[in-house]
Amino acid sequence: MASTMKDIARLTGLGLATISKYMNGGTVRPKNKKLIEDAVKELRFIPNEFARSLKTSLSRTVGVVIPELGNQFITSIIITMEDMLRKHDYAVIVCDCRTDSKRESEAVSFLVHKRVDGLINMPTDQSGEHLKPALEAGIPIVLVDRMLKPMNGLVSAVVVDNVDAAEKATHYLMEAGHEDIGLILGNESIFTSQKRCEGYLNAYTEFNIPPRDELIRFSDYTMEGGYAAMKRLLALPKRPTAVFVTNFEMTLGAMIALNEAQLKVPDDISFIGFDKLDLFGAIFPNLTLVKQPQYAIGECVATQLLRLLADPHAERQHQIITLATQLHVGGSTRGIRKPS
Amino acid sequence: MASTMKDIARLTGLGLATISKYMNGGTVRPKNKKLIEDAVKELRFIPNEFARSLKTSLSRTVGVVIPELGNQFITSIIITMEDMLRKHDYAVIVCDCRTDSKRESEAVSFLVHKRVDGLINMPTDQSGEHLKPALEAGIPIVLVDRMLKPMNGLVSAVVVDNVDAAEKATHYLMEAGHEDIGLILGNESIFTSQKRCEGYLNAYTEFNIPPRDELIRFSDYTMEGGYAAMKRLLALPKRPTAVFVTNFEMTLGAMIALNEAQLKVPDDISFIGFDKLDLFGAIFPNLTLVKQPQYAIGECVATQLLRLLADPHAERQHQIITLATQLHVGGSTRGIRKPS
DNA sequence: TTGAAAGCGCTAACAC
DNA sequence: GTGTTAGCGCTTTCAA
Repeated sequence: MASTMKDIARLTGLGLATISKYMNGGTVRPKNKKLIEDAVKELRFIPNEFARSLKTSLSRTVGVVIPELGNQFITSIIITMEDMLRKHDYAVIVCDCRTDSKRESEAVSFLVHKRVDGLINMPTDQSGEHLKPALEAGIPIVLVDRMLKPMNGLVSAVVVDNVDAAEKATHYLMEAGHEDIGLILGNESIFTSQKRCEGYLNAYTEFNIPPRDELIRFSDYTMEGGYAAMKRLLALPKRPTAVFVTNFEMTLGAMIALNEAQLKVPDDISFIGFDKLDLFGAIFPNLTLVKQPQYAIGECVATQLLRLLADPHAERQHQIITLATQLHVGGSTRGIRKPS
Repeated sequence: MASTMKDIARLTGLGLATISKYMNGGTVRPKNKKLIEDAVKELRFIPNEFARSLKTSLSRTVGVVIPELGNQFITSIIITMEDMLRKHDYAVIVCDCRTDSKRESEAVSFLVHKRVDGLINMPTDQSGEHLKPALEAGIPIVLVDRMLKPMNGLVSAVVVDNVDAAEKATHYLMEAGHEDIGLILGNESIFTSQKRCEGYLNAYTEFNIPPRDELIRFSDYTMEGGYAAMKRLLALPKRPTAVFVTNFEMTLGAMIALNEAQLKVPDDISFIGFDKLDLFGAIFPNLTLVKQPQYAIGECVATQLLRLLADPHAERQHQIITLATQLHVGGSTRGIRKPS
């Protein structure tokens, strides 16, 4: 049977309050401190979190609901977040909802029942309906990577400036003379796909060039998807002279398709990829990439949640934080002569 | 303020015990059942898990400690496990220890303090020392993918028959006449690398051919690692006629290296990869692969833990379960004429 | 089947 | 700084 604070009290002759205070970092006479520490060791005392939680109504646990675990952008964020939160003694319960709204709702409910102190969500559902139980329970929420309009003011969010990211990349290619730029996006219903598409179109508007619909391929943020989309682009009668791919997995798939087609980058086709500079550095060195600040995102999400957790419920200040991306210029694009 | 069972008692005029019984699936007079259900809805009652846990000493939470989250084999197992465990109302706390023994120890401690009911671990530390706190606390443990000899009898484990997997693949190549088979492994200190190396060498022994040391490349189970290892193999004065790569990420990296070197599979070189048949099916169709039963592993781990959780502490029956792999024969290998 | 009551192990208000 | 004490909201005897 595990020992309790009562046992420590008995062994040290001290009162429960003193021990509790010590356990929670309060000031205790040095003599007693030593006494308690010895007793803790002897009895192998581990504070009972259940009792503590019952008393404080705090689980020191946060829930994370994501669409897919097998995606490098998502896992990189989770790793950073988990690290930071654990340092603050929060456990992280991860729920993968497989990009399924129903599962997502269930996951949120589940976490509310588990009485998590906070919730982090990269939403699948567009309406935000799934978050209602958490909202009602007064659980602070931080959205990651995707904003939910109906939730404005009710939750915090950490997103990336996707419009700008895509605009910069497209702009860069257009300045080099490209007019037929293939764009490979995620699913059409996803926030980031829409924003990246918007940025791409902005650049076309800016250059006063009409975009070609068939160059815009909605895919699914997987390697297979990127591979297939690139093949389609290459099969076009009027093939693009440059391609911009908008996540890590699809970039990989697209590069493989290019490799297979024996097209040389940048001689045969210009290419801008996405994310994970270090990996591409090793395998496809010199790739021009849009780099999302993955580490900063995870850190920012954790910081935001920690802040909300520290605030009393009534005065929570929700914020939307937009992080900038960076266009890492490598050598995978080159200028083309404009048709004269 | 959240409502409690007391509120329900007041509203329905019933006793606490009746309500508790209903909540735990006991039999209650239909009239009262309706009464309670209505009250639950009206008060938006959510049982307080803290109080329940305090009373039962059960958290309905399991901890998972893994070396890296960004690895498809690991995430695929986690996804399956999490799914099954959540169906049984267990929350899953995932701790990534970045293949670092110290972090791994800390993670186990952390989870013990959080009073998880069970622990799942893909171990980084070879000694099993890190599991001691869990063992002492009487928390059942299931090891995944890697056995720890010193833990024999104290924990359950679900592993794959790695020796057989590697032997089968190597054997298959040798039967086709290959004698110079490149082998790309994970880190030398890792259980699975050792076993797969053993299987490879077994095949050489069987065919009575002396293995060439320089064909065996210990790497790190990453894409970059597979890519680099393959490049090294290709740079050898006497290049292998076939290559066997022993995880998903390295297979991907190795295939890219092959693509880049413009070597055609299987005409220029025979190739056997690892895992994730569906992905390779889409991008590198027809690849011959060793397929681990990823889904079955996750399922088996969850089942084992659930079984241990159901047993009273004293009578826990630990088992080591070894799952078979499958050699999926595609068209990425071909026979070679033996030098006559 | 139902109700009354004890108590899980901790925290925090209060008195000293 | 320390001790006493009253719960937090459940589950679970036990008696009815």
